Amino acid sequence: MAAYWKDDPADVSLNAVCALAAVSKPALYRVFGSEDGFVRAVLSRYAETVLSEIFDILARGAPLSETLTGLIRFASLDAKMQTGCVFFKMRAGQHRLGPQTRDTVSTLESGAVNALQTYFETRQRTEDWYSDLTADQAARYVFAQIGLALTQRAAGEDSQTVYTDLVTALSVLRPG
Amino acid sequence: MAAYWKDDPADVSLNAVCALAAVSKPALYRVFGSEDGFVRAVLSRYAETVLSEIFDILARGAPLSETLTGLIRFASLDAKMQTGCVFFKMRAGQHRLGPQTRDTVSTLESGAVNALQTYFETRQRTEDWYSDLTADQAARYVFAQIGLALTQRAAGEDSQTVYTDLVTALSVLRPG
DNA sequence: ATATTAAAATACCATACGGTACGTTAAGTG
DNA sequence: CACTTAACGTACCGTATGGTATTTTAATAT
Repeated sequence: MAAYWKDDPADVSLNAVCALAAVSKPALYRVFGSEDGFVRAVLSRYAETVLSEIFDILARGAPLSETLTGLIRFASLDAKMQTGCVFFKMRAGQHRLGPQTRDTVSTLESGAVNALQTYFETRQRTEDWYSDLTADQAARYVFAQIGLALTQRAAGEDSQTVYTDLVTALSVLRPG
Repeated sequence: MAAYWKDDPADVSLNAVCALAAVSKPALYRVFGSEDGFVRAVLSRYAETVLSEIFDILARGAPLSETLTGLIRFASLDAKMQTGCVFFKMRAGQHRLGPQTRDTVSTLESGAVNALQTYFETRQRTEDWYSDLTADQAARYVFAQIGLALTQRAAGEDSQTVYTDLVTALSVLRPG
């Protein structure tokens, strides 16, 4: 997971993984069956460990502005996201993934977008809503912008630049 | 260029290129010297052919709103950008490129951002400016959003969805 | 202590890549 | 027509990948 997180997953070979983990290749195959199975397992673990933080932020049910700030800080400022996000890295190179991993990517994506949409629908009901976007549109938009921010960080862009960009992009959802 | 445009450049081998072009591999090496030289040549030609359109739109010196609409339509609706953009595809996988190509990518990027910045500075002087972003910030922001749109199209996302996303993102630069 | 079985790593396979040595064809020259 | 020279493509090289057959190690049972 560390290797996939730091570098592009497409550039991390199983040989390198085995060397890093001090594990023989047949051992890895005994446990995970194939590269696809292994990558899927890495992504699942990453989702539980890291991506869950996004769901946590949404589940708090805080006001819109506060929640947006939380998401912005997570994607652009959080030190652990300095080298980007395994999920978005894999999503960006989906065609290179095996079917199991692609499936997991797609499930995680729906999950995230749905969580955003549900949160925004609640905000609309509470009249804590300031744009004329639908909850569905806003969810996809925020998802894309978070992905962009994390991709920029993976590319080594300055954290503050990514922050101001993301603040700008999500300001369309804010009052006034 | 067609192959790099349709697929991810990293997934197009020189063997495939030679087969497609009905050219022997030594012939390609006699002309371009290395894969890096070849990819750089492809990118240069692409920039002249396609990316020049962005510079054209800016060079017209049209009002801000009209220019933004032009950029949005180009990135999200133009049929020839249906499979994304060679430049942004290569930029996304910079670490896989040779030094010559990386250099060209970086030059093209500065060129595009500078063109945007210069255009925005002119708009500010004409008092055709409605956000509190600096011309520099706006240039980098618009560049990133166009890149996002073209990446989304390359990933097969629906043209209309990309369009509304980009309209939303660039609405921060518009009046009202 | 020895025979049997289960587990784990070494050493290997086929494939595809970027890149090139070398034999072959074709063009120019007397 | 013969001879030289330049271009060109076949066939190959070294390397790295995902994946496995085979051998070696370790543990268990007699």
